[in-house]
Order: sequence, then C-alpha cells, then structure tokens
Amino acid sequence: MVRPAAAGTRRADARQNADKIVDAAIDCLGRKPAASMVDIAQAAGVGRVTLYGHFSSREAVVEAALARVIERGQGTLDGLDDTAAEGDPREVLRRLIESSWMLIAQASGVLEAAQATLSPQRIHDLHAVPERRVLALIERGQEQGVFRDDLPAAWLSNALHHVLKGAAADVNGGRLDPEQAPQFITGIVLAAAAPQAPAAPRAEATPQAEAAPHAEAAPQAKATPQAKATPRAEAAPQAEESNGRTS
Amino acid sequence: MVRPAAAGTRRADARQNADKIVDAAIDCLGRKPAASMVDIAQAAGVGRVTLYGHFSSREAVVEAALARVIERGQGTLDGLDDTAAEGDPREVLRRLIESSWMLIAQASGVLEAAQATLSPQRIHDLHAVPERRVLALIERGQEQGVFRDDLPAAWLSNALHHVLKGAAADVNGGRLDPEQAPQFITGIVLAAAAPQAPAAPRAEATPQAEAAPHAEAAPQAKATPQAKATPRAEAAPQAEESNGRTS
DNA sequence: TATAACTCGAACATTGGTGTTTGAGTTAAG
DNA sequence: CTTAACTCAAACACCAATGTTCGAGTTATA
Repeated sequence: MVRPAAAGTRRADARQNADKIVDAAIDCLGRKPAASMVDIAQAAGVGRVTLYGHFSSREAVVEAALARVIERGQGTLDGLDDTAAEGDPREVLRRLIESSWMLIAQASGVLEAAQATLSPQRIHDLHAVPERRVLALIERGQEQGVFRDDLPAAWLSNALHHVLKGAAADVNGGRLDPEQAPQFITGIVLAAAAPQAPAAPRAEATPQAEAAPHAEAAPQAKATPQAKATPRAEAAPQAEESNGRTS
Repeated sequence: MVRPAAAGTRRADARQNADKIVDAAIDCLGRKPAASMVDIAQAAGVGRVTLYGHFSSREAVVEAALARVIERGQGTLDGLDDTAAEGDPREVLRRLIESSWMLIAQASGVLEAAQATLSPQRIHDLHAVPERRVLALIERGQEQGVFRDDLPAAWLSNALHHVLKGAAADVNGGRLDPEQAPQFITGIVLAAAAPQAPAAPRAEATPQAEAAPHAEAAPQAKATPQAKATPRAEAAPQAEESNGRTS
C-alpha cells in the first residue's frame, strides 16, 4: 500500500503518480464531470488499484483535483495582479480571459463533479476565495465607471462563468475553434459588462430595447444574497445539477 | 399492458398518464439531466411499471420529452413572429427571453440528457429547426445593423444559450431571483449583441479594451462549421458532456 | 544487493439504475 | 354490469461503477 506513515518517506515514483492522477482527474472531469475512476486511472497511465492506493475514494480524487485547479487559478490571478495591479479592470479582465479561460472552464467542470460528491461546505471553503477575487475585480470596475452598475456584480460574474463554461463545451464539441475562442469570449463579455447608454447607438426602430429600465431604484436589491459568504446550498428542493463557478 | 393495437383505442386515463409522464420528464431532466426513471415516475405520480408500460426505455422517455419541449419552443417562436413579424430583432429577442427563458433553459437540460442517450442524428433532427430560427433572428439583426457582425451569429446564438442555461442553474441553486432573471438576462444579452463602437463611451483610462480588434479581416472565418446542417458530433474524442442548445 | 515501497491484474462484494415478469386490484367504457 | 384496459407493488435478472482483497511482480533506495 501507498502512504505508509510519515509523508516524507514516500518513494519518488509514488509522489509522481499521485501527481499524474490529479492532473488526469482535472483533465477528465473538466471535460466530463461524470468521468469514472477507470477513465481517470487510464488517463493517468496507472492501474485502478494504484489509484485507490493514493486516494481512498472518488470523493478524495475530486477534492484533490478541485483544490489543485483552484490553486492554479490563484496563481494566475496573482500573476495578473503583479502585472496590472491597479490597471484598467477591462484590461485585467481581458488578460485573465486570454491567459486562462481554458483553465477556468476546466475548473467549472471539476466543480460540477465536486457538487455531485463533495459537501457544499467543503466546496465553498475551497471555492470562495478565487470567486471573490473575480467579483472584486468587477466591483472595482463598477466603481471606476468602466463596468455597468445597473446589474449586480455577482450576476456579471456568474454570467462570465456561464459563457466560459459554455465556450469550453463548444470547443470540446468541435463547435468552436480554440484559437479564436478567447477573442470571441472577450468580445461578448466586455460588451456585456460595459456601461450601458440610456439610448441605443444606431437604428431608428420604435420600442427601443432599453436594456434595464426598472432596475434603477433598487439596483442590486435581491439576487445578490450569496456571493457574500456562506449561503451556498440552501434553496432548491431536489436540484443538484450543473452550476459552474470558479476562480 | 398499455398500447394494445391502434392508437385510437387507448383509454382516456392512459393517455393522460402518458402526458403526465412526459411533463414530469421535462421537469426532472430540465433540472437534473441525470434524473432516474424512478424520479420521473414519482414526479408524474405513477408507478415505475406504468412508466415502462408507456415508454419502453429511458431513451423513449427522453426522446418524447425533447420532442415536446422543442414543440413548445416552436409554439413560442410562432407566437413571437405573429406579433412582431418583421419588428426590431432586439425587441423580438427581448420578448423571446422574457416570455420563455425558463422554457429554453429547461430545454437545455433535457437536451443534455438526450445527448447521453439519444443518437446525435436523432437529436439533430429534432433540434435543428428551432436552433436555426434563433440563428436567423440574429442574422437578420446583423443585416439590419442592430446586432454586431464582428462575431459570427452562431457564436452569439451559442452564448445566448449558455447564459440562459447558466441563469436557470442559478435559479435552481437559489443564487438568482426568478423574478429579476429575465431582466438580468436581457441586460447581458442585448448589450453583448449590440454593435460595438470602435472606442469606449466613458473613462479616460489608458489601454482601452478594444472589444474585438483583430476580428475585422475574417469576421466569421471558422467556428461556424455546424449551425449550418449536419456536422454535429464528429470531433471531440471522448467528451460527451454538457452542451445546451435549443429553441 | 537486499528490503521495503510500490504497481497492478484478477477476482469479489456492494450499490444503484434499468428493464421485465407476475399476479392481483382498479377503472374506463361499451 | 361486464369486460378489456389499465395500474402497480414485489421480485427478478442485468449491468456499470465503486471500493476491497490477494498475491505476484517490479523498482527506488539505503
């Protein structure tokens, strides 16, 4: 069996295998959250027994994968802050998407797998920090006036993740060229987040879709309950379906 | 057993039950694509055996659910065309979202379930028509100059579906108030689809995120393969994960 | 090189979902 | 009111995934 006693006494190849397994899990679960242990073991190039030697259960593998993918997200965000610390939030967001939209989308898949096996509390613990960093970026943009504030920052953040996850699914399904994905994503996202002019720029059409009319009085009244702290899984009677949030 | 011989000889309660089952399937699969036959039977208020009396397999139930939800989408689109036939595409899109975003999102879930059990060909047959109608609406908007044409219509359509599906997941998870969902969705979507000004409206910041710079030369070069006709599932080695498309 | 650490195929038990059969009870409809 | 149609709980066979055990073989490392 692996994991004899102290963590320092493990053999080198054992540590490498554990590493390969986590990476394989991120890859498999990112593409297909319902991937089986056999899938993961094969992708890692190890036997099923070896996998269980390193991780006592599916839950353990998923948790390790989620932890690592979030850790990577943190690294990316750190690098971004180093470069563009107080730069234009639009530019920071653009760089974030271009440099790591794949990572984020992958993380969404892993997160979905996690929601099927891990406790909501554990997920929240792992996931809350990077989630809030993106949210903070959006809020900063709102304060600076470069992002719209007629919609709650939490919704803008969620919509961003939905588009990223969807784009990843499109790429996996051959419906979107990975090369132009970042350009397409930023094209959508930056436009969606930009401040909205009261009247439209072009065309003389009659009713004029006024994006968000009655939203002025109470801009972020409700719909912003979570995104603050604990309240993760409370409502929703039996649904435990897809979600997709991440760094 | 149900379904004796001719379709006209079925008893009234039998037809009603079959109906309830399909509705229950739409509801269950819409919220959780992996819902089991037991879940569906319970939601329909019938026994498991009765369910199998009406539908010979899970595949049959899923197909019936997908067919009905798509049929409903067609009805919605018909009603929309009646009212706003050649109206401003922005207004049509806004009405479409406000009147039936829930339906569309539900359909995404059912479609995801279908992708796990039905043949890609069958899915495409059922799904192609409403898919193209939304696409046509977007293309019409592009031609009229009220929607951006620096991104392919297929990508705008896909992104729309991603946001709708994500919003549904948020509502199911208690992260989004169903009341304000349509307003939030249209706020995002209409802004994302609007024609992009070369320079931004506000703020004097330096680098100025130029939404889609290098996209002019070859506007919809690649990334539009499907959305035309057949090519549905061809690429993507083993992924068969979420996708989300519909009426 | 000797030993503990590690890998791994095969085989087993368990669980949860699917699909079927049986047989008794209920109900729509002629 | 009579019968064919329908419902349904219980029990069965089947399958795929999880998690475990065994025992033989390989390899890092002191």
